[in-house]
Amino acid sequence: MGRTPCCDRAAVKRGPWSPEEDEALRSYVQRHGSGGNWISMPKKAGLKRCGKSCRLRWLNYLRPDIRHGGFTDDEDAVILSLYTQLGSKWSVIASQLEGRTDNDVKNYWNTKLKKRLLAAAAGATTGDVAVSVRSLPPPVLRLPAAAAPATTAAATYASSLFPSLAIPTVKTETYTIDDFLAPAAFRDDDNPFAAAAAAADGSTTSASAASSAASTWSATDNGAAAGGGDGSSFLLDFCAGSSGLGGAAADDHLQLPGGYYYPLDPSLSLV
DNA sequence: AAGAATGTCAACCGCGTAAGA
DNA sequence: CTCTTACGCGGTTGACATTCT
Repeated sequence: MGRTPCCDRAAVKRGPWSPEEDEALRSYVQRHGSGGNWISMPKKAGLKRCGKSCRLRWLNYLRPDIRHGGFTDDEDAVILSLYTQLGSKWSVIASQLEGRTDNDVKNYWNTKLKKRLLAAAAGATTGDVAVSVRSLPPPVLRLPAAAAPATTAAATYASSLFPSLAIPTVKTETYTIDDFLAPAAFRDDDNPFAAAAAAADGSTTSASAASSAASTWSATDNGAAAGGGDGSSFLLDFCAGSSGLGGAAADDHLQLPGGYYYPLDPSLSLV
């Protein structure tokens, strides 16, 4: 029992759009709008296309205010910042960038920005920290001015970073750069930071508090993924890294001017 | 020069959900 | 309230372009 198709696939054309089809769609939408019904629109416009296909073509390509390519540094910064906070909410991210579509932003992230981050991470984890700041994407995190999260203050510190710091929730295999940055743990029901902050009593680390308090963030998942095997190394690695403030780079982060840093955990397996 | 590998991006797929009957 | 329909979204695919060997 599959999902009912939105149109008769045998009767509609698929694949790349021809200039004639583009023109037909453009002129129809400019004259009449979509009519509030993309499903019936193709027929009215004389197109043998699925309504969804028409909608996509208009929104992602034919709209007059669309810009393609040539992402600026400012746009990079917005994308990274919002991705770090929201995850893959491409439509939301695109809405903050004039003339950009969710598809464009998504493609740009997957093909360019993510790779730049990986390259930066690889350079730092191999000790090659001579990577220029200009070549990096905008910083992911900004530390509090007086960050001093050793152990006792770790939980408070971790909660102060929330929601900027991204911690994977349930994982059994290797992490990707997406896991590294995407805030999968933002939902209250599986957010280890919220649990850590609540459980912190000054004698435990945020990681152990989080691990014990967040059922979906088990020691097994955490330890196995972090490679440390102690079940609490992941968050500790992040927190410990901040104690190296002032240095150009630590094992687990790359320090940048202005209090920014990239969290780089060499024990993570970036794939 | 040619084939392989990799990158890019337009388009498709199918799910979640809002709206209306 | 339930069901149907259409929209919007995120993930994925595949064709074409580019780079590498």
